[in-house]
Amino acid sequence: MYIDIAESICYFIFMEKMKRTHTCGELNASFENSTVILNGWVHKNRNHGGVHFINVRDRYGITQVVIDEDATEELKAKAEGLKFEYCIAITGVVRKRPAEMVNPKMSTGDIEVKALDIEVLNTCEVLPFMVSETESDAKEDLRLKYRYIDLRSKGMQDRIRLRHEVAFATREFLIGDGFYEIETPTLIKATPEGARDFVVPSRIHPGKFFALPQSPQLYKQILMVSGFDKYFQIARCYRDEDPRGDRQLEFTQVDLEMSFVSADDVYDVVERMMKHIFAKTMNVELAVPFRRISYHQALNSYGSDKPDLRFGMEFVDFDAIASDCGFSVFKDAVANGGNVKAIKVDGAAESYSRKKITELEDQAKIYGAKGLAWMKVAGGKLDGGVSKFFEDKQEEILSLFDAKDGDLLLFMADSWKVACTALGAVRVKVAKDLGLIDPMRFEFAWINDFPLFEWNEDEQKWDPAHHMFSMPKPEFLSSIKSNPGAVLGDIYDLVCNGYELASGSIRVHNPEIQQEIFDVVGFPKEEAEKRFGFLLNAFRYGAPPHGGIAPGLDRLIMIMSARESIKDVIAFPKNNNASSPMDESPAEILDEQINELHLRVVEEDK
RNA sequence: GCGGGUGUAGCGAAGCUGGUUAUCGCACCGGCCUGUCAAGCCGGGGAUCGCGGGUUCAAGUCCCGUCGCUCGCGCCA
Repeated sequence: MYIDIAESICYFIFMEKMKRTHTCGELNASFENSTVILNGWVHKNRNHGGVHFINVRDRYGITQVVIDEDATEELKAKAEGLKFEYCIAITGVVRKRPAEMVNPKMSTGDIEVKALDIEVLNTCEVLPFMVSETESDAKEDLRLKYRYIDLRSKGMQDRIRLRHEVAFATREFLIGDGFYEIETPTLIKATPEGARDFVVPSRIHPGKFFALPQSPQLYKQILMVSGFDKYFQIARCYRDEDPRGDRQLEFTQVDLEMSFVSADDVYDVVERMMKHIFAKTMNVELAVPFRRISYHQALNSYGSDKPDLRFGMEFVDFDAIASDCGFSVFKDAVANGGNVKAIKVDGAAESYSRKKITELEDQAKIYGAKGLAWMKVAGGKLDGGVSKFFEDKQEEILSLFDAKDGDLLLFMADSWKVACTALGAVRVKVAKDLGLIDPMRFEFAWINDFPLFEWNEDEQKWDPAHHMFSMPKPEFLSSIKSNPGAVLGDIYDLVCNGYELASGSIRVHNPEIQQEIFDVVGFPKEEAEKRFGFLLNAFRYGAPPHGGIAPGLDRLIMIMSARESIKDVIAFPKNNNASSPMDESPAEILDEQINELHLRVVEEDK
């Protein structure tokens, strides 16, 4: 590249002259009469004719610069020429604002900088959207296309800073607790289970491919075999699945693994780590230990394996009354081995018209429910909806729910799982509708006792519910093959505010148990050897008992900053269509590259 | 793959049952203004109403198709 020497020298001299002495967030009355230089962006520009104000912004804050009436015409003209987001250097003198002009909303509101000189470091074209004081109101796709501008907004700056601080606090805690930070490869062997792999073709090995890791799972287990008994890594993971509000193609996990531990040891480390992170970065004191809820109980009481515990509305079991009632939908559900689950919504009878209840029903139907039954309580009696079927059971029902006038009762009858999950979705929608959720509360819980296997209806076989390397709980070791459906795994999730924040387990380190698990899910020995023989091999050389967990960093920051999209806490996320509007990836590659990688692109028929 | 929502100037929105020249705020351009901090005042430019068909005397508005985005379901061990 051609470099203009003279220009470089000029630039050097210039930067020496205009280099900032202070940031835009640090000046206050104690700097009175200091001559300072600020570097930053034109945030606001207000010309009152005689007097002219410029708000200069950098990542530390905003400082008001004043061009007084007595300024030179040249300086006034320079100020007049400034537009939004010009990058500028200001030389000036700090002065206290007159008492009535102090701005308490600004950290630098006690002072202003009287400009002596203004230098434009770079101009800025007309913006596609304004840099927001808080959060941009532009559509997300546009924000992603011009991410560099969006990232200037206060909200994004705050979250990126929080993310940095959380990552630092995480390292600080884990290293302090004796963990080693160890990197693992990102070009690895594809694994058959789980999510779809992102795949990388090999130039050197025609027809062969690397995969990007869905997580460092196998490598961290091998590190245990190597004796690094406390490992962690802030690891990028890749899964080629459709994105969601809380899911991206690439995401970051605080991956950790320990040897010679039980689940309780893992809980303890993670609880202390979360406590440290929240105290350090948000000044929030988390109550530990976190409560523990079994998978079955979570589903049975909240209709989710990641329940939002910031509000109540626990499910009420309605089977006893339903099994002997005149409402055939309820009666049949129980008779057919299903369940009737219900919730009471305090004082919500008014808020929920038939139309609003239909909205709840629609929500339930997304999760496979066939309908949603309801009753209201009025005048000490059941009213409306399906209440006519329960006239003879009024007292029983009112006392079961401890219901009072104005309460709304919602019922879901179906198979246990559908009744629970569908009513769980309704529970969350009701809480959102009624504003029962405090966004700045953090309700953590451990969900454990997950089943090790789940029955695959389509293929009529057992699938691993988590992954194939999770240990059964000790009491099920002898019945893995005889009664797979009943086996609970030593598997645990950390949930918070309705999100799965982390997932982990105690791992299988014993070849016989591993083989039994492979047998149950019908995974042939040869296939196992081929796919992760390296792990099974490693286990033959004195593998220690071990276990671990992997909190999702993106989701953690999302929860901490009370956002509902993971995109809001990632500097350069992909959009919902799994592409990046800013750099326009993914993109086609050159024919030379395709050839070199021994690939051929097949046009898909429409 | 499926469902909900949405698409109107650079940005955010309004536009009811079809009916003059498509409206408002911010931004942009010109002018005025001595204390603002969402500055204010006057004036101006800027829109093939996502795209393609159709119905109609007449379509931003109704119908069909299609595309983008977004939220969710499936999927994500």
